[in-house]
Amino acid sequence: MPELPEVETVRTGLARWVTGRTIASVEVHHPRAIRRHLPGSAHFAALLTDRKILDVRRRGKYLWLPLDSGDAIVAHLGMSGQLLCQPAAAPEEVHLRVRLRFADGDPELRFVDQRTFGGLAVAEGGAELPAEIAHIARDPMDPLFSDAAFVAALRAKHTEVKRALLDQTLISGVGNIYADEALWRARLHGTRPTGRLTGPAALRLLGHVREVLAEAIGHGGTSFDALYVNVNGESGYFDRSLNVYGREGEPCRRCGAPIRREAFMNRSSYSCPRCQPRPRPRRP
DNA sequence: CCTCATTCCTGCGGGC
DNA sequence: TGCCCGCAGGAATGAG
Repeated sequence: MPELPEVETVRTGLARWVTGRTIASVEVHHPRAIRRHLPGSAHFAALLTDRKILDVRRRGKYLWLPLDSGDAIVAHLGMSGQLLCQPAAAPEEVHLRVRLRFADGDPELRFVDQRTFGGLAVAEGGAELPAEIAHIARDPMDPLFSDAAFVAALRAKHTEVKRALLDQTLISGVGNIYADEALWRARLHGTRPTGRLTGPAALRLLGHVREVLAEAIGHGGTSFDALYVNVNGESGYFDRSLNVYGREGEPCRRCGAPIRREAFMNRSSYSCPRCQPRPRPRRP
C-alpha cells in the first residue's frame, strides 16, 4: 500500500538508477498497465524509445520522469505496483506489466503490478508538471506547500477530517495508514467534522502528518505483505513503528486501551477509543 | 460546485 | 481438501 514515504523511497532509487539513461526499447505485457493512452501501447512505446530520462520527480503518490523530448512518463503504483531495477537476465516476475530496456544495458526497469490498480502513462509536454496530475495538491514535504492555505481549505470543507486527509486535491500523499497514524498522534477521531477544528488544532494535525511521513521516509517506508518494495526489491521497516494501523485489540502505546477497528469507506480505520473519542453529535 | 458511493483487480486466509 | 467469500485499498467516475 504505497503512500508518500514508499513512493519517495522508490523515487530515490529510480533517480539513482535511471537518471541520464536512454530508453532503447519498451515492452508492454499488459495493456491495462498503460493508462489514459487511447492511441495504444505501440504509440506509448514509440514516444519513449530513444528518449533520455532527465529526472525522477514526485507529487504525492505520483511519480513522473521528464524526458528530453519534453514529454514525461507518469507512474502510479496503485495498491500493488512495483518499479524494479533488474538485470535483463533476471527471470520475469509473474505480474510483469511493462519492461524498459536501456541503450547502455543493465539494469532494465520493470513495472510489476499484481492488482493492476497502478499504471504508467505518457504525459505529452508534461516534463514540468503532467496535466494528468495537475489536480493533485502539493504534498506536505513540498517546499511550496502552504500550511495556511491547507488549514483554511480544511476548515472550509463540509466533511470528516479523515476523509479530508485522504482527499488528494487538498493534501496529497496521505493514505489510509498514515492518516490513521497522524490522527492518533493528534488525538483526533477521524469522523471529527473539519469545520469544527480550530485553526491551531488543524495546524497541529498537519504537523503530525508531516512528522509521521518524515519518520517513515527515514525508515524506507512501510511494508505489510512484501507487495511494496524499493527498486532493489527490499521492504521498508516502518511497520514496526506503527501505533494504531493493523493493531486491533492490542494496547494503545499511550494509554493501554485496546485499539479499535471501525469500518470506513469500504476499508478499516484504527484508533484508540480513549485517546481519540468519537465526536459528540452537534445536535442529537 | 460539492460530497460521496461505486468500481476497478488479484491473492490470501478464514470458515465450513 | 477444496471452495467461497471477505478483505486489502487509491483514485477516476458519475450520481445526487
